[in-house]
Amino acid sequence: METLSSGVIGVIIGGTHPENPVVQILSMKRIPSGSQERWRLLISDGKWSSSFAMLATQLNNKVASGEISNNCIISMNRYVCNTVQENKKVLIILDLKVTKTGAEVGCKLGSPVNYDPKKSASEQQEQPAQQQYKAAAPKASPSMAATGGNVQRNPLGQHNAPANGPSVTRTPSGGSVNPIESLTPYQNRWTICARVTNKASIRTWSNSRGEGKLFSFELLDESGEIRATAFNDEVDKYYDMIEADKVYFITGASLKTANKQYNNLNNDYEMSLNRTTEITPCHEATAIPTMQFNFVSLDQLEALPKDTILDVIGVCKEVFDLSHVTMRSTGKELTKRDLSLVDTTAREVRLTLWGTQAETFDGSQQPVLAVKGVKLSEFNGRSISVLSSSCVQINPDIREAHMLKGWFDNGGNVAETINLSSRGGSQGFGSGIYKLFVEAQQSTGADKPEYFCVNGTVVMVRKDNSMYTACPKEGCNKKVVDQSNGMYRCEKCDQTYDTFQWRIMLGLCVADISDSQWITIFQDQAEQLLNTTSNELGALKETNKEDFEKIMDSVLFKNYNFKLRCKIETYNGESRWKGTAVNLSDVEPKEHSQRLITEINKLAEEA
DNA sequence: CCCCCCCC
Repeated sequence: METLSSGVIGVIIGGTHPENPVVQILSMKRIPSGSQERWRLLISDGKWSSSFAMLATQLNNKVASGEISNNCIISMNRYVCNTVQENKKVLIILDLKVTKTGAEVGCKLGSPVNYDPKKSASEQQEQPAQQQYKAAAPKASPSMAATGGNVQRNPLGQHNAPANGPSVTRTPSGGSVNPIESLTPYQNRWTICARVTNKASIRTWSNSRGEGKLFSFELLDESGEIRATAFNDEVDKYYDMIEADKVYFITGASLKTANKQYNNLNNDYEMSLNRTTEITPCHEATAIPTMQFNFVSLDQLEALPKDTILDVIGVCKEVFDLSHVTMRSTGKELTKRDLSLVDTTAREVRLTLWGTQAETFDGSQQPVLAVKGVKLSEFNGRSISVLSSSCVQINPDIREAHMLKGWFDNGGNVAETINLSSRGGSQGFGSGIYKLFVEAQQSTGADKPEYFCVNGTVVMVRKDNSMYTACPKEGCNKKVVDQSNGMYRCEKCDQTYDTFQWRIMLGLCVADISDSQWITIFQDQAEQLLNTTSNELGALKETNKEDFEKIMDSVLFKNYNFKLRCKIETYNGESRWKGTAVNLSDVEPKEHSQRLITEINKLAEEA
């Protein structure tokens, strides 16, 4: 009992900041906080108890490992007590030492009474016990409390050296530094001291609401992380000043709710710089870490929704060659490189790097890659793609990386893995998620095309207008205008040719067990389907209508695997589902049955 | 106030 700092909870709530107070954790509760795990603790000092304590997320692993458990006794080596709305206090434990494990203690010590901050100190202390800590410090002044201002942590001016080395607790003007974790939109006076962990380049936008430029960066301190964005004037003012890895004092920015769709940082809020923002470099030595990852193990990827932004770590088991792709929307050429990542969950996933990062990547030594902020895609099951806002670290000097490398070098490299990026088992075609049309109709989004496979039967062929005369220039494919003089004009090339080439654009009505759907099939895939060339088919169309139709009808009531690119398109207010076959194959009965069996087993498991 | 991030 005497091991606990009796009465210290009241002292802390009263505004004092005693060093290394010792308390008992009575219980822990995981609270909903975005996607991030966050723990609220019921702590006791033997005299009082309170559930105002939260564990800084970088200590979550101590819960997972069982180091922190009910009844354990901890020394709070670093902590902050902040006032949130309505004078409510929140204690965030930044660093702690377990002095006795829960098992060693085994029970609640003493008979602590819940500390009620609404009652005065004297009301709570019917029988003032021998206090190790006197609640002598003045409370926060009413004006500070009204603005959600922070309690002076050190009224006697005795700096509490944190256990982990130096940490900045004073702003240049002598005020107190607030932890990022404590920032909320309800609070307008704060200063943080944080390291820039990721700085994006300047980007411009133009939409119906206007246009402008922006850049964003990420900030980290010992309590947490937050994203910050500068717009327009603030871009000019701060872009050159803000440097990655440097530490700054920041005050006077506005806070708003983070959109989790685009922000995977461990914070429910993000900040925008504004006219009142002040940023000053911090040159003091600090214990602020350089990067905070919230790793998702690879075996969790299948359960997460598409487009989730997340952090992963894995060993680069295999590297593929550079390749070039053309952007659908702009026709821009892109360089990419795929590689496979593995981790101890015996999963393998494909990661795509882009541009310079793809070109300069060297995977020959099978490095560990820690990637912050990658996008999960559904392609071929699951794969992940690096974004411009992502941060890729190769062989980072962090515990997880050393652990993974150790695992990999001691058998992990030859361990059997489940490849998340080759659904269906085979490489090339056949891999990819199979869906029914009804499922596809539900999952297809308006803006982004989606890829999946269907197994379906051709039930109708649209023979009319299935062929057109196209520009003979390689890669143009634009329809030409017949000049009726043996010449053909391409508007796109602004040229007139004495020849053209036939191209196929065929509408097929495909039915599966759930629905039927008209899809479009172009040139290469159509030639494959019809087992002919477009020029032969075009000639036939002109000379022998009967044979032409025979070829078209030859695919009727045949079963194929189609890989489709689909999206919802809107024409003057009316939306329609649109699918294009980007690939097709005959149905291999064995493979098809195997897939059905797998699906049946899965259904049986769920039932 | 952005929120694009590509390709199979």
